Amino acid sequence: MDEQHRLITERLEKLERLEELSVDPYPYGFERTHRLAQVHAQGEALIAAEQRVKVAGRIMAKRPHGKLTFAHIEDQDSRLQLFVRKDVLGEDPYAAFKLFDVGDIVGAEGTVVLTKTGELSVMAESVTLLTKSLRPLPEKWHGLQDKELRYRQRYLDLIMSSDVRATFTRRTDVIQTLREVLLAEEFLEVETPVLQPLYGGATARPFTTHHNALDMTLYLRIADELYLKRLVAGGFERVFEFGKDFRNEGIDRTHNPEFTMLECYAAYWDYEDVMGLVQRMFARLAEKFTEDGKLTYGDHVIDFNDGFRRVTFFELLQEHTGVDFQGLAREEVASHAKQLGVEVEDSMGLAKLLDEIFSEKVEPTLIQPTFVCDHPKELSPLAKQHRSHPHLVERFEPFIAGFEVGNAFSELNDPRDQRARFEDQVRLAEAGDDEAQLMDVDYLRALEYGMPPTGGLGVGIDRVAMLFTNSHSIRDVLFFPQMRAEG
RNA sequence: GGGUCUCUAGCUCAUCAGGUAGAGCAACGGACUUUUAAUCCGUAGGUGCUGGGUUCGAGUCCCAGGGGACCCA
Repeated sequence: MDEQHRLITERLEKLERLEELSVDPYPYGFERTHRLAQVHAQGEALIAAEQRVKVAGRIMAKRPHGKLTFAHIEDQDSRLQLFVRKDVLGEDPYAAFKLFDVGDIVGAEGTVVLTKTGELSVMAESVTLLTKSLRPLPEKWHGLQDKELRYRQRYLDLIMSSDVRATFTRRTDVIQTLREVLLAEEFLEVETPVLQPLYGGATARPFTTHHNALDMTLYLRIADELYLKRLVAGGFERVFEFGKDFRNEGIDRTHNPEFTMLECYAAYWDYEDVMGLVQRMFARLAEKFTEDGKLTYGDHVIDFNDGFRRVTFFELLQEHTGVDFQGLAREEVASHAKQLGVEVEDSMGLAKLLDEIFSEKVEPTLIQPTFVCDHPKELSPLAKQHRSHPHLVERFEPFIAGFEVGNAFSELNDPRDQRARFEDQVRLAEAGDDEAQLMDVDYLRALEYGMPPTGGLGVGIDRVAMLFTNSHSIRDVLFFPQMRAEG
């Protein structure tokens, strides 16, 4: 019998002894009067009133001293000491209490007191077992350190670390804040299909699945874009969706195969209007989650007080390489790329080359909030041609701390141009680009009925959550990051 | 895809140079009516990720495989 078995067996034996003492190890509920944080907040008043409280939580520490025991219980957001005395609790209940383990979930009723050392505590008149725990918790001082275990058994990570709980609470607060900004501007929250007969809206490889009854191939969406824009064509003027997207690609500190995206679209807006929205979103986030508009992220201090710097794609390339790439032919760009030490493959088109150079030479430098604007047309098959530069599109990407947190454009709504762009993509696909976008004739049909001029935005929620929780890896803001099958 | 590191008790970590694996916490038994990483006495707990190889002898060296982390592309 292995060690794990022995420790579990011991706890099962205690559970049986408790049942012999008529203690139900898994009762149905507990009427709590105060969360632990409330006890702390109202401490003095509760003591003065000699008020009885009923609190609940998981036993995280137990210090028995013969006829008295100190224990700490922890609930979602706070921790409190229980002061358990045999002469207060009674002989039999104290005997039962001795069988409670660290890890068990209990309720306690009693008055709020200060101990001799001044610690706010509940002087327990009764302690009720609410859930018997069968597995021992990790070491109380170091907690759970093993990252693999933390990701695979997130429940245990959450039990052991209030910081981890706070990170995930913050993630939800970030999402809620963005939702509030959009609702306040009269956007409608909607839902569109995750299972799609054609994938589109981004350059990425999809997950493929099959619907049995319909006997058809379906894809997990890589973006919401084309469906949300159908809704704008349908007359919903401002829509947004928080949704999971799925991309069948590698995993690293900013990529997980499933991730959360916010997309929103506003009729009668162009990309300048969308810039305004992004400014308002981050101003609100900074206001809510920083003291003074300055956010510490790793070694950086991100200053949101002046909003986003606005600069074009080609200006940035020139700034960081000394080369003006505008108007250069593919071969010239390729030779510059080689000189700059950027890996070049024959299959790369002009746009792809520029994108590579940009990723390598420019992106890591974009620490302070920056809008990268006016990308080459070939990189953006769903964005509207720039009103004064035919080779560019009206597009911008907000960058913070060296990574892209979103993507936005004046949406292409000319069905003739959109058809031509899809055809270009199809040619790329035929040439072997497995990320090229697919011709979507139903989407073209929607554009033919007419989609108003529209500004659109996608925001990588996990990355924003990383920023505002100072998390180095996307895995630290996903409850259950993708892992290989357990060895 | 490439490189570096890592996997030892439930957890956190040791084991210098190859010689039958240790500590703390947790657990178990005992003492203890103001502790808070409680203390004190005692006990138990290990396929050393897996599989090969070298060796008289491998947790340790070598090879292959698996999980994980970090960095690079």
